Amino acid sequence: MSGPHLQETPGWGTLFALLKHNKGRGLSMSELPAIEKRNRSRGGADANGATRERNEREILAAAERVFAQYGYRGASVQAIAEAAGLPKSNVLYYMGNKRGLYVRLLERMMARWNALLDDISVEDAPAEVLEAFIRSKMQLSRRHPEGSRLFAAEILGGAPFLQGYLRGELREWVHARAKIFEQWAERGLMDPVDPVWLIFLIWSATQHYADFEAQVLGITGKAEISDADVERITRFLTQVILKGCGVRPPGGGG
Amino acid sequence: MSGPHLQETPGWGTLFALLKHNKGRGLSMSELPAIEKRNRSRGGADANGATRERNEREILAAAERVFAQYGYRGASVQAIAEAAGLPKSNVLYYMGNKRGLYVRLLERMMARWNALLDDISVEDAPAEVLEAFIRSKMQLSRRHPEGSRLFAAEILGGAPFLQGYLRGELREWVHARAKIFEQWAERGLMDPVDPVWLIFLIWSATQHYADFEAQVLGITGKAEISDADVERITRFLTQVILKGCGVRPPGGGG
DNA sequence: AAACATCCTGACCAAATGGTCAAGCATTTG
DNA sequence: CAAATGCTTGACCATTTGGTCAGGATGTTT
Repeated sequence: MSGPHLQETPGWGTLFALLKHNKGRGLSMSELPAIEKRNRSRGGADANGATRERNEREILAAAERVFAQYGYRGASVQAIAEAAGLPKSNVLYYMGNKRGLYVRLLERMMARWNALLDDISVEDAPAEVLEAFIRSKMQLSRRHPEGSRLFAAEILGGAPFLQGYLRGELREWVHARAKIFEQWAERGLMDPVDPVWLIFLIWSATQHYADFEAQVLGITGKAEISDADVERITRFLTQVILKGCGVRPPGGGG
Repeated sequence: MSGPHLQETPGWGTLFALLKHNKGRGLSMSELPAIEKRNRSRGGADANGATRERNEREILAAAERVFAQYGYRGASVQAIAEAAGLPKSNVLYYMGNKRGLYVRLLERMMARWNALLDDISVEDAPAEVLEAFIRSKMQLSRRHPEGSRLFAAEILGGAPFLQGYLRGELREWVHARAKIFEQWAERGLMDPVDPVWLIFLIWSATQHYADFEAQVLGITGKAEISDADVERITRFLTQVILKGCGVRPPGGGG
């Protein structure tokens, strides 16, 4: 029943509205290289907004690291500021407050996720789609490990900021793809496994290498996960999962 | 490197020594029902230690919830105390300090994990062992979701307290079992997949239902994961993973 | 130059943080 | 009874927390 004494569950309005607003564009504001040439600029130091852009990028990157490591409550604005090499006041000048900063990072990560596997149909080859799913998900975790961990920490804590997203957009996303998997099964292209659990299986297996990187490194004894490792893991997962679902590997031409 | 400004990485001595000490017993101190009848009791209210036992249990349970939800830094002693229905001073009276409390919880979880799949040999049937692994791991996550999330949060944050454990005991555990998987492959009992990645795959897939419970519930629209769901998921994972590794399902009698 | 706009940041604040301590309470043992 | 031991807890402390604000710096436009 909600954290004792502590309590998040902030204005869903904020994030949800923004997510809705961003839907389909596949990009969050913060990623646009130069939104509109800074219209309405009648003066000011660095009036074209290059400074803002640079600092915001720096702050977002630092915040992603810190939030990923310590979670929302555990992260302090001070720590983020130091990671970004700026005074705390400056961080708050750009981001308003801690919550806004956090929300913005979540949005950015959701946007990245939304771009994934956006257009598949029953007509596609299961093997190719599944492999593409596994591969792109691995790449996402690989390219944005901190964002991936940030997301994981948010969910771990009961998704106080993302519940709306989970029960809304993401749910639609999953069910749409689940339906396709089901139709494949009906056509005999794969075993009749529960498609939602299959998605969770892929999700968790790929997510693992970002979220539990410390564990993977500790156990394998490596200092870091290399590109070659990622490729091997991708192939391993593809092979096992496809075979496990009764899907013939790609390249066989259908 | 390392969190800016923040910094954990506490005395490894503490946890590591205790883990070593507990090794093989499969139980942490805190779980023993009544260690030794409280010898050396020459007075005091509740001199047999029943009060202590009750309160510690309560505190540990509450702390597990709070730490799991907010992470080490994000959790406050005050919040734990409120969750346990005790004044903060009382919590500190029993647990000494925040770190000690946290370490104790980690130990308890490691002990539970250590008991898993403790004695397998090459002679066992792969299908049965793998199914037992998946099943008991699912049960562990099911029975101790907070502990499971606590562990996950610790790893997510870079395992500041558990690095020694990961590079030590757990690594041995994994490699010992990996070797057996390899021998099975050599004997043609399963495909020659990388055994460590197979263990990670099982780990992540089973862990998912505890750690990402919020996501699973949000997407499936359920209010909770039922026992029947757990059973179905277990079967699903067993089926897909065994088939995916070229292991014939159990019951076939070898 | 004046007006304007953006950027920068130290000083400051109330609240929360982890932790200490002393004083009191309860009970068993001598 | 008194001593000893364990339990309880409010008061207190230094530090950190998220956040505000005023004042200044730096530049552009008119």
